[in-house]
Amino acid sequence: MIKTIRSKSEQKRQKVLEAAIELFVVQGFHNASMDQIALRAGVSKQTVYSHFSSKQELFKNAIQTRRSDYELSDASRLDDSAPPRESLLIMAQALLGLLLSDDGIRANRVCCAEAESHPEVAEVFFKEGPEHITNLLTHYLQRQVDSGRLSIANPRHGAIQFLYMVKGEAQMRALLNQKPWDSSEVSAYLNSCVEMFLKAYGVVAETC
Amino acid sequence: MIKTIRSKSEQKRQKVLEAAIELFVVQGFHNASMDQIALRAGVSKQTVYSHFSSKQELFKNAIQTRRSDYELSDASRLDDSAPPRESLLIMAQALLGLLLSDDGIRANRVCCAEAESHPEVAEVFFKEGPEHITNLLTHYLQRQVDSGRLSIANPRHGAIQFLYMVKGEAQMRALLNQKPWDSSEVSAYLNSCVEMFLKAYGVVAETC
DNA sequence: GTCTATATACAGATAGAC
DNA sequence: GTCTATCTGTATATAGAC
Repeated sequence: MIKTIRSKSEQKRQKVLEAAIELFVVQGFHNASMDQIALRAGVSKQTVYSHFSSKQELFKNAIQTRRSDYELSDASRLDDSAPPRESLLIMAQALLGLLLSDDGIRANRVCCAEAESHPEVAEVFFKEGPEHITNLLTHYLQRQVDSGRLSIANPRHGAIQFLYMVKGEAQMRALLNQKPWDSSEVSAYLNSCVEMFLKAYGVVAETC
Repeated sequence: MIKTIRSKSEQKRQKVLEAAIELFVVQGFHNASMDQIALRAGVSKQTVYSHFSSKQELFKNAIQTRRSDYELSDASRLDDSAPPRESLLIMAQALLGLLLSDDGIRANRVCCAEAESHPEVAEVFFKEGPEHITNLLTHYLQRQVDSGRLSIANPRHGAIQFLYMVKGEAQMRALLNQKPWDSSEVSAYLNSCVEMFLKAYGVVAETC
């Protein structure tokens, strides 16, 4: 009995969170109103306030709930046994796909825009997003160095170089709403990044 | 006589623009109010509206007026005669300094945040900012290729790789209000970028 | 052209019935 | 807990005196 009541309330809380996520991510913090959120969630505004004490609190919870969406769907994409050329290209493509999705771009925008007024939100985004990916790639590169396939003095620097090179202009264009590259240009650029990375960090036997 | 009147009006217009720039850049579009802008400009709100028909119009004019601030102060930093190692490092340091300044970060945030509602603003930012720098570096790299100092199949790709590698994590941290690297780490990372770039694109005689 | 004062709208947040 | 109805502040934008 009590359980049913709690679960019904919990359902509404979830509805509110979902509505808040969509509206905050699409419209930003200031443009999304509590009225809209309540309307979309199918509850009254007071119900929203009974679950979240303020708009700030709701924003924090909503964005942080999204954290799992930032992760690459399959961490095992960085296959240790495949040639680095292959593993790196596959992860670059997956990463770019994630970053250029509508939700990815909008989440990035809103987290940057609110970084000063909501530092906790920006921190979660940074740690679960860029920093997490950097760690994955750093460890992968370290293993490749250990097994003699790559030669990198500072694998963390190498990982950062590769990741931001890959994001590069494509993400900047998307963030600024500019005409995107066509897919053939993206593909050529990504290949060029992998080749360049291996030329610099590959062991001689493999690259020359 | 008429000239005096016009110039006085023009002065106020300038005051309004300056106030708008500061407030929009620091607080974003929605948080900066027309009251604040009028107050800071030392004019009445109606005077603001007599010069700019709406808040949107004022925003557009204000941000676009800032365009000159995005440029590197001295385009000749890319010295053709110096060794690429040196020219590239100097430009990387200058670029990062510009991008990590408070105003640089805030302008970036607000232009991304408003990219959908104010596409003209985002376009100006993109063309005068990232695209302009990319062009400068592309032409520099092309000249170095022509003179046989570098070997790059696609200089534009090379320029993009270098620039976004350099911006990398430092800018992301700043945008998301995270703890910045200390200057020794920045310095080490930039050196690592230049070395890596030359390892991949330098002519053999210079790098091996 | 510039000011003071105001119209109008809508935001976040709350009160009180059920 | 949930709803309808409302309070209160503040935003953009305008009207009218000088």
